[in-house]
Amino acid sequence: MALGKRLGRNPRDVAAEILEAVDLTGVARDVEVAGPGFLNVTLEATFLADLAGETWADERLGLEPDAASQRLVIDYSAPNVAKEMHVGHLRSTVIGDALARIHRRLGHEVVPENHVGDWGTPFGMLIEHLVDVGEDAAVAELSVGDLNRFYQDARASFDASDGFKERARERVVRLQAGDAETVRLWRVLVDQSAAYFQVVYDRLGVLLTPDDIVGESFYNDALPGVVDDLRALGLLTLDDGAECVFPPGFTGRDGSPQPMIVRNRNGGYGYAATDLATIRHRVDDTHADRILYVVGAPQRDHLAMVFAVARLAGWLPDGVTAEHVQFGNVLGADGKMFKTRSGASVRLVDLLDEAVARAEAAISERNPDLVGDERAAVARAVGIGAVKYADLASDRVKDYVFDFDRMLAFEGSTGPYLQYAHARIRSIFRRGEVDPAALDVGAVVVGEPQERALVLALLGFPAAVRHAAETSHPHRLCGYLFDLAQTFTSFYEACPVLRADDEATRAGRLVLCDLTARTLSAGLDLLGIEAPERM
RNA sequence: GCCCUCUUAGCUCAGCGGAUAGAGCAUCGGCCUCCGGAGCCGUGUGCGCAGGUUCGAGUCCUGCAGAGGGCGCCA
Repeated sequence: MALGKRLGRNPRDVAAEILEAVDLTGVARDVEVAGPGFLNVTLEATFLADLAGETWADERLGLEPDAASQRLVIDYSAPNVAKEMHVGHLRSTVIGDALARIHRRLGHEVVPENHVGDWGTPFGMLIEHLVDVGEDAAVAELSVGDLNRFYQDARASFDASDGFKERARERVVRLQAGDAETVRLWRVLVDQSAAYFQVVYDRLGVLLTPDDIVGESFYNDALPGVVDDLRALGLLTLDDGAECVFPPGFTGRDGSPQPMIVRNRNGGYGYAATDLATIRHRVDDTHADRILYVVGAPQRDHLAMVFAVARLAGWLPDGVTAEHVQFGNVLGADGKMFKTRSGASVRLVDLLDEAVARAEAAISERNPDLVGDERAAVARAVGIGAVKYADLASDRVKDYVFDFDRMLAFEGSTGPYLQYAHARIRSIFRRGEVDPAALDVGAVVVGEPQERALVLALLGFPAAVRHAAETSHPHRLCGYLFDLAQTFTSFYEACPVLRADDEATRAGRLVLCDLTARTLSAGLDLLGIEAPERM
């Protein structure tokens, strides 16, 4: 029909001509023109069976790397030094991790960058607080992850004492001047925080490592150059004492041009300057072909302006794309921003602990045979998987409601449902004492409608992954996996496997079972979710 | 005031310009001595409102309403 439009002809006539011209012997049993110009193709059972066999024999499950390998910088997670990781960091971390895995799988070189907040005026206050409580005590506090308390105590001192306030101000100046002792103390905060972040990342099962941290401070030395070069390009305007760029097309209050302040009237550099320096670094030094910013929706205007200015300045050439992979808020049951009852932000580790505890309770009840370390490991996989899947499964642009009961349900589009579907298939092989490796490529037979439906679903894996990658929408992959699991369940209901009527049928169905399990496992892995063998 | 995002079934959500808009949960009704019932099959209800573009609009455009967010020296 798209072709008909391009040719300016009746879609049905075009379809009929195509039907005449193609020879689908061995591929399709039947092709017919339908509706406004669809071609309904009924594939030959043997053709489908062969494809299923080939896919089963393929390590990559039919998913070929993209023709042209790109270098992608993915900017995600970005917690703040000496501040607790909370639900606000969940989405960026989980979505960024999934995108990193997906693009790697497609053969691209992924450079994860964790743009942690390790610079700015709060560090005067934080360092003075560090001095007050003593280095050892501070390290002890930070290393156990009590970042909230550290930050809040510092804040309290700052608010309560003018003397402290003054010390904090002076400390910022010394930090910016590169005073050795101050920088050393700052480094203590950064290192302790990084160690804590890693504990959270490991628990969450994301691939980020300390090596991926490229904090704001990394760009300090590049900031004067950003301003100088903008000035040399004639893009800089002095406005009310601040050095600004006014990119065309951006308006603020009252429809007046919207400034992007790169340097404030006190000579300090804003985060816009840092973001521009970051782009230059990613293009000039990292040689990125594509840059993804996995950052919340509120930053939309800011990032659009940064990209626009970077284009104006020529720092973001035509061949390089910068995309804002925006996402909505995590909401509580009341439909408002997810907070604790007292109104504080929820610590990410607390959230994960509760998910794992709930998962363990559910597993203990349902499968009492699972005990000890294995039960703990499965509970971790299920609890964390539930949280991650819930975050990835709906369109990231929208807000979603955080609900333990729903995300940990074994019914519906949830992590546990998919993990269970996988474990259940694996159990077929244990029960039947069948080694999947010993199966035969040519065994698949497509007879029953449920077998046909399952094979068609299995063959859709590569397209689902590609689609998720192209649009930076992991929820497309979630939807695919859920559909696959449901299709499998219908198949399994209608088609006996271990008790199949004859050996040939049994062998063919076992191949489909194994292929399904591997596809589910691979798909979950691309989402950063484990697929336990039993649960 | 300007700008952005969102609004699909009772609830939570899919839906990529194409056919009669789909899932899950909940409801109701069936099935199966079932290889893990955490199942299968069926059942009813819906695109916020009004225009426009198109052979064709939940999808694109405009306006309106509601919700959330952003808009000069924090990041």
